[in-house]
Amino acid sequence: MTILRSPRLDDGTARGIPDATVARLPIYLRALNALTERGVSTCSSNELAENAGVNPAKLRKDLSYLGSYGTRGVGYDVEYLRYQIAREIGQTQDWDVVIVGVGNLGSALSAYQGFSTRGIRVAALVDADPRRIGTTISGQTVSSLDDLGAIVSERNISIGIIATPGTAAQEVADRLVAAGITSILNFAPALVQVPDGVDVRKVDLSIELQILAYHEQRKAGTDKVVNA
Amino acid sequence: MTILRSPRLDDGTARGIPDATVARLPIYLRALNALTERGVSTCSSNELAENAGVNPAKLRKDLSYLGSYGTRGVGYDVEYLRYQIAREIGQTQDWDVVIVGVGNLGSALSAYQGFSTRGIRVAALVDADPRRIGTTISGQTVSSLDDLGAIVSERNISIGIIATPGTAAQEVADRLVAAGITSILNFAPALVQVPDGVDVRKVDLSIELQILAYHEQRKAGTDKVVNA
DNA sequence: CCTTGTGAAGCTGTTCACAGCC
DNA sequence: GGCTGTGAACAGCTTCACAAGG
Repeated sequence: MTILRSPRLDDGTARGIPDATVARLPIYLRALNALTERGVSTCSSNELAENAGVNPAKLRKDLSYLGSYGTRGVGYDVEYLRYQIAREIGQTQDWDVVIVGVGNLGSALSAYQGFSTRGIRVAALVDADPRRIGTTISGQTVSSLDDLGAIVSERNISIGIIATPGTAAQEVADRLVAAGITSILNFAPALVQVPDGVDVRKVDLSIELQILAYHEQRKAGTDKVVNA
Repeated sequence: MTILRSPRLDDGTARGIPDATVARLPIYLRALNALTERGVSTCSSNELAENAGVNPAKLRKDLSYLGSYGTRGVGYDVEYLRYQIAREIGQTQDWDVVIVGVGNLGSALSAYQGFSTRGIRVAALVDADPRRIGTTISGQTVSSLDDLGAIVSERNISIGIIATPGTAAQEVADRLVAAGITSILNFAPALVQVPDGVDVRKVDLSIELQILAYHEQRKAGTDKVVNA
């Protein structure tokens, strides 16, 4: 039997949620947390969609992949829906991550406040530079890249963050994979190749700005035409 | 006349390039730079696609939105194509950006090596905290958020980066817009509302990890079934 | 009456496969 | 012969509009 990327499997459980939906579930979770803090206990798809910055129909379709957690004519129970989404995206447990590279970016990430409330725990910092190994950053001792395997298996870490220069990215990725890591978030401006079964997501700081620059250029160019 | 989002306008110039393509052009640029450094002066779509990590057909279609810059039976001239893409995405000039918030993340961004070679120049740093104002970070003096208007118009800045906590994000966005900024890169974990004509892109560090965590959870759950 | 959940339509993006051209 | 450029088929995502149901 081949497993297809279909919304539902034959056992009836909602599975194979579309990528675009998965990427928005954390946003909904954040919006629901904000509503809880404001003391709101029930909300409509309109309200929640507004708080999340999406179209209400899209929100309802997204939620429909998880199950039927709303009540027609009423809306959604904030706490109940929050729990269901949290469970779906694995937010009922904490996820330990290892950061490779404690330069400016790696250090900033290790101190980032936003992780802990989202179920992310920075469990280890490693670097290849001997001058950094042994130093303390955000209360954690920096270990050697050579100890990666031991650290990953010891602490049961499955997610790694690459925060090195681009030139080191592939080598670091190889080491992460060898250490047993199966999900990588890559901040280095370089393409990394990994075997099947390992997920890589890439965040490229320059590219985001370059995209904005493209639109700026277009605005500047069309001003003459549009504001005629 | 209404301006539609069509690949070509009637004047024949290639305009209205699809968003997905725009997002990849900087990647192609990077791949071309890498080829130049290796002394490669001509390449096929296969070669370039491999370096960029995309399907060759997609690469060719992307490039076709810019014009016909290849030679059938031969391939692309690396330097020529590099220039054409650079021109298209506004990379022939440098873009000045202002970073708002010089906490860990803002400081890391101000020191980020990857910007300068991609036509991005961090021209100013501002913060609301009086203890930070006047300090020097990466060779730049931190100014007051209150001076944003003067700084932006004086240095002709059109792109702003929000690197503050989520609670300050909307206020900062409002100030950026008031100062004349028309493109914003938002690192704060919060939705910001801006008027029409202002572009916002969002980079959410937690969400990227949450997406990876979701896939990790799925891998863990299906292991039992798949490895039966 | 109100709001969810969802088929169906429409749109955007990707991939195929081949005509066109060097 | 070989590689580009592109129409056409395909796949995925978004939006609409309404039936279903509290």
